Amino acid sequence: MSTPRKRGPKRTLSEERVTETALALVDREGGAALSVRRVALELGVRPNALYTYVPDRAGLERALVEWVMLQADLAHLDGPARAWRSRIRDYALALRTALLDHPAVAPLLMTAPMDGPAALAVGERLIAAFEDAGLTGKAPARACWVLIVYVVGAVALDVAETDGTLPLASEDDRVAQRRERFAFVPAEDWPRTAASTGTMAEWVTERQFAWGLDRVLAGLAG
Amino acid sequence: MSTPRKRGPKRTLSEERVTETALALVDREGGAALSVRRVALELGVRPNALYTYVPDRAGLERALVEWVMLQADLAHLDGPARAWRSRIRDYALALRTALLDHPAVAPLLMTAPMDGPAALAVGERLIAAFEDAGLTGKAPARACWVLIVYVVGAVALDVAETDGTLPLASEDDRVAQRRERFAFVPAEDWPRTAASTGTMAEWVTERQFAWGLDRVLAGLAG
DNA sequence: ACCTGAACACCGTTCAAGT
DNA sequence: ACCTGAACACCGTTCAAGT
Repeated sequence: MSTPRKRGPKRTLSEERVTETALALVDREGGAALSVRRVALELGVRPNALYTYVPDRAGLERALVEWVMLQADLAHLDGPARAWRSRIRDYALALRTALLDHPAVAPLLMTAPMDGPAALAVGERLIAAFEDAGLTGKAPARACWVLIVYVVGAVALDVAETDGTLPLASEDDRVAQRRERFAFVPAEDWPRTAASTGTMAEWVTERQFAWGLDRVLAGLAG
Repeated sequence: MSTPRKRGPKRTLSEERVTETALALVDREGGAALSVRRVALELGVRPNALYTYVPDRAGLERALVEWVMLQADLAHLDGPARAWRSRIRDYALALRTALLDHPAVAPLLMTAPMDGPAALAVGERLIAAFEDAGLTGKAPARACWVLIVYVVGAVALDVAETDGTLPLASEDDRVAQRRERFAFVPAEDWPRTAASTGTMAEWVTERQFAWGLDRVLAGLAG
């Protein structure tokens, strides 16, 4: 099938190629398909060849996180001080979209420390936006943390609901899936849960995300 | 070492034994140590014997999540309507504590759908508490979701910072670890981040968690 | 420096066979 | 019904050896 590769220095790969191949793989087949060996196979190379470009599996995952975080345009956080709310709101929505575009990467955000350059850049700009909102002292950095927790946590819970099916189903389909799952909650035991089935089915929607985002922002910088 | 076990129906195990053995294992050696084979070894049984008590690895993980969620006493959510804020606050703090007591389980919460009986019970009581806070219509269920996102997301990010070291280090030690990591952020590139090093080191503390919790609650039911 | 070949110590899961 | 034995198709990672 493939002509057996000779040895020697080829430099056929690069960290970018490895990362993008891994991303395409998980986008196509889901997070469970991610493995050093699988990415190597995709690149037509032996498994251990990847260790020239990536320290280990964890490093590969970190690269994926960095790549996806960079897709959310930080320019959303620019603008006049008085527009701080819409600046943060727009960026949060953009970050959510970027993560949902690559759902297999979302869980990786919650599994490794967020200390890459991309995360630092987000933190820096977000703190500035909260300063524009009038927060002082420790409050801007603390508010930044709360916002990240909300965005990343919301996406991770969303993806967890409907993993295995990749690429992620449409919002409507995911709502339908959740509705079906909650249809069997017995109303005697969990009356409020049963009554809220429709609302809980919407937990995966942008509308619900935006609702929560607005409340969180109101609490942080009313 | 161990006398080779005969075949035949023994019923030496139970789902509880399997779950508790797995929990003890991850508490002792961290989440990376969790495997069907490892738990079987711990129980003195062949790997495939576990499939009598647990459907698969995912089922084992779900059992761990259920077990840990049940450790947070739902009675915190009881009380007079006017005390809704402290009821929710106390429960959120208890859930955080339960999760941090078994840090390896926290990531599993964000990886699988939260639709077990324990999660349903939490949702039901939490919705009731938000109704006591004066929310009506879809708002109680939506607020419930936001609160769960905050608590679970905050703990998952906390654990992600300092995984590998298990049992989880003390709060003071984790703060020191974070401070050390951020000490090298160059102030020219990230002035606000560098200036906030102290505050960001506190992201793993109960104080920071409670600060955010109070803001989130204020936004949800000010 | 970069890649291969081979190996090590693991995985989850299935299935026939014994009791 | 419950467990073993054996097997299958995978993992991440290391290391000596070739170019």
